[in-house]
Amino acid sequence: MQDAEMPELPDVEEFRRRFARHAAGRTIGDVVVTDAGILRNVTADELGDALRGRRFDEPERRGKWLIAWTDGPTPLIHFGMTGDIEWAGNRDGRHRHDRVVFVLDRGEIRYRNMRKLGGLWLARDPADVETLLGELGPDAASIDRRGFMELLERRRGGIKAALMDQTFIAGVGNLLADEILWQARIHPLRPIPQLSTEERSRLYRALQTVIARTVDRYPEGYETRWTIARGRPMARCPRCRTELARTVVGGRTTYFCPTCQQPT
DNA sequence: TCAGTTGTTTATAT
DNA sequence: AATATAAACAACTG
Repeated sequence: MQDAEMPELPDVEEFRRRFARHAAGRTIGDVVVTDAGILRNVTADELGDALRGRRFDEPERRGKWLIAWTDGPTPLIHFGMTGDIEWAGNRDGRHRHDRVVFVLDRGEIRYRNMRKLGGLWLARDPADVETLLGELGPDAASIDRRGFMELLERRRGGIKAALMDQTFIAGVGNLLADEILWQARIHPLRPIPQLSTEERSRLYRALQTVIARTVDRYPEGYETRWTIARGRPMARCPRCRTELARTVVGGRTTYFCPTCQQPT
């Protein structure tokens, strides 16, 4: 599992940029569905009929969702744990996990997804977009300090579970959450009500800097985006050299430094 | 061979 | 009502 994408906010933001660069303003000539199992609320025929001849607009990202606006119906794409957006100038080199290909008047956009978690939905109109996306918290990349503090005020449970809850704040997944909490030196199981003003402040700062850094450094590859190593035996905290601890929070493998991130 | 992995949904429990 | 937990989902790796 060394090279796999694990799409969180920074990944989806990169997909959005790719989509914007190559698809915005382009006309959809055809929609090739090689695996209809990735389509969630639409058939391959309906998708093609709805989009052929339409033009892609500027795409939008909300949390881990990509909204591929067009001048007609709108594809909503979720990447699950292995999704990706690729562009190619022609039809050469398609990958066997390219489940949906949008053939444009110049090049083609490929929605790749090895495991088929996530998927593609088709929203018939803007109101349908809202319905399908459901309840999403404010986007983690653009929430301001005040908004974040207000969120914390009205949440009780553990901090990591909250950060990963997309209805609380949208865009943060397991890896980002671990990195943010390590930066902020806060234990993943700390109940939010007992976080001090100082800790809340560190948390907001870590959220901002980690997201900014992982988005900016996207092309450098997966490993370099994180300060703390995952899955390596005997991995140590870069700050204090303590061996990282591993546990499970919200069903997800969680790494933290038992020295820097104290449970109380 | 099979446990482990990722994000989300759904069901169930507290 | 809100939060927590676990299983299910798909496909692949080690």
